[in-house]
Amino acid sequence: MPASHSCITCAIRGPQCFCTLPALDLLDLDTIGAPHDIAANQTVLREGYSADRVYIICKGRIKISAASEGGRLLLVRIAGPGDVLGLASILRTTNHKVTAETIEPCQLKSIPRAAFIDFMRGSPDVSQNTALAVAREYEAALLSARRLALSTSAAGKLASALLDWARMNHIHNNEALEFAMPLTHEELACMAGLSRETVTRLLARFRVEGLVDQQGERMTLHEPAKLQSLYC
Amino acid sequence: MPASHSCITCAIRGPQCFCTLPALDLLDLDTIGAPHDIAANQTVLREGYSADRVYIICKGRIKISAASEGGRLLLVRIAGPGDVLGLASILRTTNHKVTAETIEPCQLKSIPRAAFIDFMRGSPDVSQNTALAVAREYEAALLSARRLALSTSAAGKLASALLDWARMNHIHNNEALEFAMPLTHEELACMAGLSRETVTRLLARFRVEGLVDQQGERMTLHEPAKLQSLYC
DNA sequence: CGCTTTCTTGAGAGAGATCAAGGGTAGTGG
DNA sequence: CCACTACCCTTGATCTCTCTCAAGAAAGCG
Repeated sequence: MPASHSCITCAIRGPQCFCTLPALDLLDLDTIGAPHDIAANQTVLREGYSADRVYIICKGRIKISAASEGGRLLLVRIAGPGDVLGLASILRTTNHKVTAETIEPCQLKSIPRAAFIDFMRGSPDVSQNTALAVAREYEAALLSARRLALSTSAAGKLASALLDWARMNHIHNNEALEFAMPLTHEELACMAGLSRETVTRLLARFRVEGLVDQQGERMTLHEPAKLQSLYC
Repeated sequence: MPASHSCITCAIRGPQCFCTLPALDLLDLDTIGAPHDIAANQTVLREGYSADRVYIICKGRIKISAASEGGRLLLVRIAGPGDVLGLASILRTTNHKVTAETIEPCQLKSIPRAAFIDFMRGSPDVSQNTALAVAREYEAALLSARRLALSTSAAGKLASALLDWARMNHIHNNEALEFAMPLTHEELACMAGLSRETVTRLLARFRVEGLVDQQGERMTLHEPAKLQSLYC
């Protein structure tokens, strides 16, 4: 059981990480959370279900999506270490508005609602990080909405999805953007509100036009500006 | 100058209101904010500009939107008394991601970033309300994204826009939903990601089918369930 | 080396955008 | 009181883009 993760010795801190906190708060965090190891392709939160706890992601990536009854899917974002799942629902005491599924083996820390609220109210830093974490979720949702509403063409939507992904995961930024693209065409389609086939066709077109290059999981956007301009 | 609004005597408190706070916090709030009266059709925040203050809405409604270079528009929500503008941007220290325009004469209270952060960190209740306010923004953005991505048909998108609006502004709920609909077809189109003409045509169709009834600004949805089912 | 998952490419149809022209209503000012 | 303007709504015709259906290729995995 490697689930004995300690928040105090944890290495994954960063400006985008909820658990970047003063030592005192980390001690508290360590006591109130229950660690979990979860396999890939498991559902952590299910849309529509009541929210009684939050999950802090310690390791692994988790797909955040919303679905319609008709089976249509919207991929909102991929959450990673330092993100908190279920925050907005806990705060508002509503049902979950999204579904969260692990896409690889993950290490989470679950905290019951009441304990989390106490934890938050007990420290200004925790409060601020909580608000920040929700603000990040907000921005991801807004990006999705923008993409879907403001692009007139399918090309624009896909370009926007790729650029947004690049901004969050870029490795090099020497004019061209290079990054890991683990998403399938199906998943990109769900991000951009397109059909799988259209994504395939557009990526082929982008490749021919020299805008995009893909070797395995490594994707390069050679002319971000040109892609941007498709956004219209 | 009726801009001498006091937070302590202010009547518009509610569960959805940022300024529903203990008396002590209200005293603080009263000292740090500068009241403003603003005419209709004025821009309060402009997308892309840097965020140096938040605005609490005391009176009036404000349109929150995002635009593309091509002039295309997405209407995210209509904010009202008790909402806070620019919160997410202040917290993340990014540029504004949305534009806010008054749609009627408004009374606002502006608070510089530093003062607001101090205010927030100084009280658990303010912190919690801040997080809550951002969570509400998140939910609105998510609703927009859902609507745009998950509805296959234009009818579904419009139905979803109407239902979401109804949920936020309903008056009666005796099977049928009745509410004020001050939005023009153009604005509804921006909410649903459709063209103005399509909105006109669909509303006409809904009227013929007995789903929707409109008398001036008063709109009634007679069969919410049927509208819902269009969502697919 | 079969099996599943993912990608590729083609052909056809339909929904909605766009363009266009006209009508209704409210506000303004002579 | 009436012209005039501005804004919004309505309806029609056309055309294009993307979805859908279909059939197969490629690639990863036990």
